[in-house]
Amino acid sequence: MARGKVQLKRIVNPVHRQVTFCKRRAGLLKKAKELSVLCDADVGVVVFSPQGKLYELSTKGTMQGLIERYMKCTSGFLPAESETDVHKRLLESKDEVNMMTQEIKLLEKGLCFRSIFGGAEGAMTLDELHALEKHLESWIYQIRATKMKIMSQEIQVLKNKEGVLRAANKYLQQKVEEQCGFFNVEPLTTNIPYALTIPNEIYEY
Amino acid sequence: MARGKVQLKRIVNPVHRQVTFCKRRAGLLKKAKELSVLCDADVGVVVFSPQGKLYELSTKGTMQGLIERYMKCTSGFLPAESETDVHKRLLESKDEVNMMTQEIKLLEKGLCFRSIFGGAEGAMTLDELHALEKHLESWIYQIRATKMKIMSQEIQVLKNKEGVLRAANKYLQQKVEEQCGFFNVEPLTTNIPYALTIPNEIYEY
DNA sequence: AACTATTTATAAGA
DNA sequence: TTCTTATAAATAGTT
Repeated sequence: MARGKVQLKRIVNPVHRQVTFCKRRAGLLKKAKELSVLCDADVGVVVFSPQGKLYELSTKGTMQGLIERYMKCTSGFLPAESETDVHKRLLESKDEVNMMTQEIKLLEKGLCFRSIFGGAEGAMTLDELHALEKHLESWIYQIRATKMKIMSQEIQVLKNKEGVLRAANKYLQQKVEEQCGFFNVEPLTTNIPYALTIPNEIYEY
Repeated sequence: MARGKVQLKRIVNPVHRQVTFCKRRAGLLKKAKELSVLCDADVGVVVFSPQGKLYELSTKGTMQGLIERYMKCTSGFLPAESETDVHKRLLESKDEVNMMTQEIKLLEKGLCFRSIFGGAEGAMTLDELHALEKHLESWIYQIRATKMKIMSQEIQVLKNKEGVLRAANKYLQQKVEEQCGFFNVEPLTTNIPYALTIPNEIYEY
């Protein structure tokens, strides 16, 4: 550049090198900014000094945004499990969670909408209606499960009562036969024509 | 620059702008390379043309590596977070996703489709799916109706048996009291603590 | 950090 | 695009 042509190799003198680093770094960032402004380009520059200090410039959005844009353009790499990838996957997971939360919120909202405002579901989109249908199905499913549980309990109670009554019956019959042998009592419970057991699978759903 | 001072604003003439973009882009990358060589710095440059085309330069390792190094330096967007923490949060996110997936799966429990008709519903037309849905709906309805009927019958049977046993019990107790008055028998059935009736609405669906 | 002699980059034209 | 060239800009070496 001036007062001497530059040799394209590492400047040996540390002081010279440091000075040149400052000057040229400033020049590089200036050029980058100019390119961006003049040509409407999106430019990002990162510079690490030999000591590891970072200097950066991103002309439009943030460097983060620029890096993401770069990622999208160069989706041809997927090395092992870099920290970048971990961060990316973390962000993706968060996105997923947010979307699912949205979906569930939507389902719940749609549900309230319908049950409260009755026929107003005409304003809902097809997707919303579909989501609502699914939600409603699970709701009905829960109600049926509860009903089944109650009925099963009722059946159990009745079976228990049957057992108690049978025992009482047997006991009384014994007493009658023992102490009043002349009085012949038919075992009344043998007349019941129904099957007493039902396969348990019926109560599953 | 030459033959005219440059205005630091977007070049309006598209041809001029494109030419300038080419020239200055080359210049910028050259400067970046020089800075890296002369001063032993690690430099990365990315340039997006207005049309979205990407031009890049990373003087030492790959751009990936440079980006990762940048990430480590600018941990400001994930303040003081160790890699372990990141992994932990990633796992937590995954757990959350899994739980939400479970919930949504439950919501979509109407999918007997899969188990019965294999995963092939993707190839089905809308009409076919609609027909299938109707068919399945009536099928489920029939199954539920049958189950409900069976359970109601079971309950009725048990109630009848209860009645019969109560009658037998009462009869036998009378006999015992009449003919063996000295023998005091407790009415065993009064100890049953359960409610004997359940509102019939439960059995509707 | 400022200066300045030169080199380098590049705008305009071809 | 590329080449040319006049000139602006950058900067190496000096102070």
